[in-house]
This record gives sequence, C-alpha cells and structure tokens, in this order.
Amino acid sequence: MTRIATWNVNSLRVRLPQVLEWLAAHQPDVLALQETKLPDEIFPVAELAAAGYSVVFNGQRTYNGVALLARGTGRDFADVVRDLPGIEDPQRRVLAASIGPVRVVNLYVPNGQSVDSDKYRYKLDWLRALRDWMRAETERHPHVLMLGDFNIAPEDRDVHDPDRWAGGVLVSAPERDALRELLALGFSDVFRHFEPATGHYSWWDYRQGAFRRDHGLRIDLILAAEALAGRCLGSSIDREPRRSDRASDHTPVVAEFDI
DNA sequence: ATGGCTGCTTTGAGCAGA
Repeated sequence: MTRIATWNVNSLRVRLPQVLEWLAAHQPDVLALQETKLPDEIFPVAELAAAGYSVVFNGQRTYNGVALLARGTGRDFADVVRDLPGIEDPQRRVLAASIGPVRVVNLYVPNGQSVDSDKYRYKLDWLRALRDWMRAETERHPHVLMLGDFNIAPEDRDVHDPDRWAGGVLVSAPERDALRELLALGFSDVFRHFEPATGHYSWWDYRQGAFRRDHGLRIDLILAAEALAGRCLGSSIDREPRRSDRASDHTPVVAEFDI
C-alpha cells in the first residue's frame, strides 16, 4: 500500500513543526507540499531527514515553492522536472519526479486573483501548457498522478455556497473547463471515487471565521491516471491540522493506492 | 462596497493569497 498526500502549508518556515508532527502521525510514503515560500538554500533538509524523509524541492523566496517528501533515507527522485514546458515562468509552481513505481507531479496552480485580471489570463495560459505537457507525461508514465493546490473547485458540490461564488475566480467556467480538459486526458479525481456528497473542503479563508462556519472550498486535488485510479483504495481530507492555533488555510488531502 | 486574516517584506505599509 502506498499513501500519497498533498498539503499547501502556506510557509514551510512557519509550518515545519506541524509538518513533522503530521508525518509522524500519518507516515505517508509521499507528501507533496505547496507554498513553501523558501529559497532552496534554506530548505530544511536535515530536519526532514531526521524525521525519515528524503526531499526534493523547487523553491523561491516569499512566494510559491513546491517540494516532494518521500519516506526513507536516500530515496531516489528520478527524471525531475521543475519547469512547465512551453511557458516562460519564473514562479516555482511545478515539481515532478518518479518515486518508486509512481510518477508524481506536484502542482501549485496560479490563483488567478479575479476573472478580469492579468493573473487570471496567466492562470488559463498556465493550465493550457500543463494540459499539453500532461498529455505527453501520460504516454511516458502510465502510473502518473497530478496532485496539489489546483485553485479550482471542480463542481458546485465542492463549494460551501455556490451562489455566492458563482462566476468568480476558483469556480468560473473557463477554469472548470480547463480542469475538465486535464481529466479528459484520462485522469480522475480520486476523492470522488468514495465520497459523492457536498461538505468536504480542503481550504477555508482565514477571515470571517470561515473554518468555524465551515465556509470552505475543495481545491486541493489528487488526480490519478487510469492505471493508478483503478488501484485507489481510499481518499480523505484531514481537517485536524486546520484546527491548530497557527494553521495553514489549507489542510492535507490523502489517497491510498494498492501499488 | 469594503474588508475581514495571515505571511512576507532590504521593518513598513502594502502585496498576495483564495
């Protein structure tokens, strides 16, 4: 059994103690992190090694930054990719590696800010480049999965109040179309293999007591290619870290595979 | 309509996040 998880930590500097605690409690084989906000020179390699994890990372100061943690010391990360092919992007949002039998593509999809902004256009361009790249990746690696902060709630059931969010960034039709095009390459959102109901979210705004009121969105996803999706044993969202005093606004999402 | 929090920044009010 292989347990794979994703967590947007919103600053690994602040959240490292929580990450170490979560690793010890859940022992994932792979954990993909987003928004580490750390330059590579100060990535906490030693602290994670002491916790029994090998790491590879693609960071920058202040913004963005992604990392992959694999259980075991001296683990091999093969065919590492740090840039989205076909797009010029200084923002560190992508990290792909082959870890054992699985090709893992860790993504921090641009937020988009608002549908009338340049950042929204960048988000859609970025998603188009991602689709073209993933089309090739699925041919090279049948056991591929994409996971991370997609900054898109796939459907209205992934939104606490669809009327309030309608047409806005994170739920707008062009973004959802872009996500559907990714899925059409043969991927599936494994959380939905097991849980059809609304009310399951992975992000809650820091403001307005959104977590307490459960005003959330499900925007952190694990999308598995057919060969892996058929071997998915379960998927869940762990709300526990979101309760902590100094929580990330996102919480971990986990999937288990029979591989 | 706005700002509400949080983290970050060549320490400050401003940006970005979602």
